[in-house]
Amino acid sequence: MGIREQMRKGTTTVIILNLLAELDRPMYGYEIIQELEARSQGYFAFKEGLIYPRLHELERQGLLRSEWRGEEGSRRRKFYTITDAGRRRLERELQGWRAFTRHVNQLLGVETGS
Amino acid sequence: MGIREQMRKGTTTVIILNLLAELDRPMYGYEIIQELEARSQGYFAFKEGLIYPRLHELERQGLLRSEWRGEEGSRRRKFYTITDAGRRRLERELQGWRAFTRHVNQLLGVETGS
DNA sequence: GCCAATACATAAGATAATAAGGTAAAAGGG
DNA sequence: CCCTTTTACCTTATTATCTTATGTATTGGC
Repeated sequence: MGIREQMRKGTTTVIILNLLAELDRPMYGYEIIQELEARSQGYFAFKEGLIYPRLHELERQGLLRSEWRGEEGSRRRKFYTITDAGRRRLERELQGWRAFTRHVNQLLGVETGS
Repeated sequence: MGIREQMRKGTTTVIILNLLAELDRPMYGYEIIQELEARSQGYFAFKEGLIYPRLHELERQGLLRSEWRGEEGSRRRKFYTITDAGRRRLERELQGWRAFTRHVNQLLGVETGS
């Protein structure tokens, strides 16, 4: 596991919540994976083994709500919607991310705007 | 383990290498711990269980060199010096850190200077 | 003399990523 | 129509790094 894979730990939750809040519509797992893959432009891989368990965990915590949709027992897709708790959590996570990078940058002597 | 502890994973190496390169003198483990604790102003904890094994690993990789110093078999301190390979690795790690934050910020829609 | 701080070390447990596998339906090309 | 690829869901084993806890020994202050 490279540094990129190590450093990204803990960021998946805020990235998923942010996407669902930004697009503000129900999205299914595979769609989330494709969208994040496209947005990260090949930098991050969003493998199924990463996203699906994470979605389950976020739902378990009440940050997402899920609903199966499918036309007459055929193609089944599980749509996820961010909850109010999820939006509050997103705000906290965004603050946490900014604080984290600020402190690491400070330790590294990297110039930051703040 | 909170988000802070998860997110910091993978950052310890670059932080240690950066400190030894910046101060540009041999430092012993306990000293590194105290210095990083002070610099992080309580945000990060640099526990012994985190730093000592990491120093051993960095030395094993040839990024640090160590030397026991002590006045006539009394207080023993293990001093670490960054190697040339360590400095090169530091540069790569710093670039890796900047790329990582840039890509996460992009996914999160956070404004950045670059 | 005793307790706190210094200084090293390791082991057990938690967490979140990767890698690798499985099932099944739809879509596209020949 | 068949076959392969893509879509769409899922889970388990492995790996890496962190936290917590523990152990040993020296030094310094009261």
